[in-house]
Amino acid sequence: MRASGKCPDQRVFPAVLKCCTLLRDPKLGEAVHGCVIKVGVDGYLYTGNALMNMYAKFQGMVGLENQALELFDEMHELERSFLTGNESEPVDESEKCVLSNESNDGLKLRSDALDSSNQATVTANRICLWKDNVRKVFDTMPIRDVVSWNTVIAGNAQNGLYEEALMMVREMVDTNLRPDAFTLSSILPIFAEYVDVNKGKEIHGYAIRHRFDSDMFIGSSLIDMYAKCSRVEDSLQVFKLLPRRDSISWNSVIAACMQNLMFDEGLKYFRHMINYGVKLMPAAFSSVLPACAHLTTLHLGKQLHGYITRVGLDDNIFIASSLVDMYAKCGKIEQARCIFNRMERHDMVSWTAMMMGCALHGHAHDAISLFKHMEADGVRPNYVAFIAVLTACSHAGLAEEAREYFDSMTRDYGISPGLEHYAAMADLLGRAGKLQEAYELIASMQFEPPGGVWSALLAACRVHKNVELAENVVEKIIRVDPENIGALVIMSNIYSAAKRWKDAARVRIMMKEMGFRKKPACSWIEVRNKVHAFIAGDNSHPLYDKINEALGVLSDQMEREGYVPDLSEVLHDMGDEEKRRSLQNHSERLAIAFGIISTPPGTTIRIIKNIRVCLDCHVAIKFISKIVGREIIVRDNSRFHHFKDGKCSCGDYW
DNA sequence: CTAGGGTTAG
Repeated sequence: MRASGKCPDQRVFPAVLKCCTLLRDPKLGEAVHGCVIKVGVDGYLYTGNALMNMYAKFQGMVGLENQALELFDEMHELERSFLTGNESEPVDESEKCVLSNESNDGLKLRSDALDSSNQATVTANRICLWKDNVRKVFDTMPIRDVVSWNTVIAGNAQNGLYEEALMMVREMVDTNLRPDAFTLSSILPIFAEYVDVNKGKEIHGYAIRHRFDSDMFIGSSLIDMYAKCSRVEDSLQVFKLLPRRDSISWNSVIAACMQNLMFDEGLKYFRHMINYGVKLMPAAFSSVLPACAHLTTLHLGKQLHGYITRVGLDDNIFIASSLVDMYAKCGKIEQARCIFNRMERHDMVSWTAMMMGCALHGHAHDAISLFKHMEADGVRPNYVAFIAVLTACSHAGLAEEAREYFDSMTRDYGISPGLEHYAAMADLLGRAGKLQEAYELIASMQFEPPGGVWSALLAACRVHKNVELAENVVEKIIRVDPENIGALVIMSNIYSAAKRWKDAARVRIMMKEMGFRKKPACSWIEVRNKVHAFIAGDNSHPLYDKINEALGVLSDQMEREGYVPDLSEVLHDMGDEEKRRSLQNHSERLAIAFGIISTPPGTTIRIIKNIRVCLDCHVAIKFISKIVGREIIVRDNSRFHHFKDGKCSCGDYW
């Protein structure tokens, strides 16, 4: 059009600007903005709205800065003036003439104009925030309508400027414009983020009063908002009342369940969604796969993976990251690695998921190597990435490397360590026996250390049998977290192990007074696509008698091989025989015995336990793996232990 | 011309 000499009018630009937005091409977009100004149609409502939307969407796009600096000097004065906005360049008729000149050089002129404004533009991107661009457009608009306000409000909300967004809603009301469905669905995510269910409900009420509550967009936002405020019941209710549902409404309700650990419920909605014939969007899998990862239901994860491959969603970075995580959590680290290697692009989350996987399997050097590759790739590690690499170091006892990463986090990336980083460091130093150093690190924290950080050190005190430090640590834990009975359980174990019976008894009395109820630890094993769960002393399993018999036989053989049960930490006062029996009834042993009797010889046995495998069981499983000649893989909350031929992959360092 | 959901976390 430009080449033919036809001067575009205001009706052209909204569509063109939308194209630039959808193409995610800031250079082109700002070139068109230049054109808008030159042609003199920047005062039109729709054009201004489209421009603001474009700049809001371009926020966060980076990568052209260096090029921009190089080109800055070559920039034409004309473009510089209107893009930096210090003075408004009058658009005179001769300029318009040149730009719309009907000549053979038309195309060249056009591309020249684009090129020079590109250079200016990219630089402008660097020197002004998107906010300034939007603001400039917004402030100079002669007329603003609801769409103008909604655009700026959504732009602020999506770019994390929450207070700014909310302020603009109030300003909007002051100019006698009513917030509509667009406004509400833009600001609801803010209250989800703030976990402010009261404000969220206020919006819900407003939506009902104005008959917006059957709007699918508002519905999804409400479902999400309630879910993030731990009010799943309300999420389900909103979903139920929606007259129409699209794939996003379904995905929101599935995610709502998963975020609140209602995995079975979430899977139920997932199946319903498929039955209703809703088109499966990539996001659907991003909620369901993590559920498989949590439940470690490998068979379901594999089915989903097969489905994903068939519909060609393999290359979606969200899905691929979830698959990496799912396979790693289900014990298939090679498969996770394979998917990771096949991804054409890695972002910070996929690197982190892979590192966590390696950490989980004790492959610390792989995790560190991944971290280095990530940095070399120009991907900035964030808070979570550092948790991953520190956890990996902790599981392999790499104290020096961990210290280096811990320091690098603040020094090189300006991320201040949070409680997870301190917990990982405390765990690591503690396992390495550097209890004093761990204590000092925690004591040096910028904020009051929560109980969880001290607990890492307490576990180390137990392994290294340091009663005095443990007492000190428990005191700190109880001060910040008086309900933490777990700490008392460990303390009582530590006293028992040191044969300080009186102290052990004293702690147990305290526990009783606090209304101590032992939360049972649970172990799961998947046999022929069915998950079997065991808790300590539970005899409700149909094969309990056989399991018990098998354990008895194993026990004899183990003792012949030199296994001595470690009775020192058994909680209750009872005779040795009773103590033995109580150890034998630990959930992981029941699960392993069930695995042995219900799978063919030689099959690997995989167990998931919801808390740390106990000291005695760790030793016992080594014996069992040798006696039955099987590989036994036990995953506790934080890591995998591979037992084979009487040895464990993590040695005695666990 | 404007709006909603999703991946990693001891």
